[in-house]
Amino acid sequence: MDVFSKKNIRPTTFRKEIVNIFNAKDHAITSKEIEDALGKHDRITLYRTLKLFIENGVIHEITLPNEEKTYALCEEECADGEHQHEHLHFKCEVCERIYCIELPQAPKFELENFIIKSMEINLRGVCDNCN
Amino acid sequence: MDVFSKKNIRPTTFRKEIVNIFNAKDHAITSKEIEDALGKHDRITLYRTLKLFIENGVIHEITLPNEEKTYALCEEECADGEHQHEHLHFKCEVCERIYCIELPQAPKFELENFIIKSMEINLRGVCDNCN
DNA sequence: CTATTTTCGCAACAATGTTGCAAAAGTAGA
DNA sequence: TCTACTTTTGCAACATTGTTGCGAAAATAG
Repeated sequence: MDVFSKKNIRPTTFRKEIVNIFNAKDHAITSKEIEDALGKHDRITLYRTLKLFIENGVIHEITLPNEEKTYALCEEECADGEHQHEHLHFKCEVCERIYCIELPQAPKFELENFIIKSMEINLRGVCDNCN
Repeated sequence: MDVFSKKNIRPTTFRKEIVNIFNAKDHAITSKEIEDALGKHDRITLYRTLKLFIENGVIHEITLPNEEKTYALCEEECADGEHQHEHLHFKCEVCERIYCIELPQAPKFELENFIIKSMEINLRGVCDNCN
């Protein structure tokens, strides 16, 4: 069962190409990188596709202060905009790449009288490859 | 000693106004909110001021997926772009505000062969006020 | 108070993202 | 497979957000 049936979206040529581009990388990518990989340019359809993919839990958006937005494939259990990530994002200062790293267990935060529904952890430093 | 001498920038009328706007709020604000509070419009000078404030550790930028960027005052020990936050960011789904919350101690993450230099934690849910 | 440096505000530009709409592609049923 | 219908694509035009250059104004040092 592929990502399209799983996430309940139509497998058009364009969308399959985008998924392939994501699969070819082991780190999060910017929309510019996707455009370059596409060769031909269609920013509009790309934006719409990214939006759809985010809404349907195919990819997630990673935003770090002072960085371009990046996108990465989601875990299988993400669906319909309900992202269930137990992972963190790591930005390497050397190779400048952003990686999604799975955690053995999610850290717990307790805040008196607050209801915590989701969590996002972003780290900066030097990755294992560059260290 | 005020924030300007502390962070080593000139206390112009415009900059003092911006700091006052931040002081009047207990949550992070967007550049649009600042513009509204200013009354008159000068996007350009505002952008330059925000950039300067971030570089000199007066404010920090908060970026959450699918949200407008917001800005909030830094702790005193931040300086020259070296942000030393032991706090987390909390986005309330009800009042839609983003709060900076100090943690008694920063959580530690250990990743084999990675060097972790800084950390950012963003939570979503319902804040104590709205709960 | 004057000379010098920094900041401001305007114009023009650049990058990023959105909307409407007609044509093309994809889908379902006979 | 063919036809009717729905969804997606690609173009144009627009909206928003952020940047750069430069002369005028403000801030600072002597």
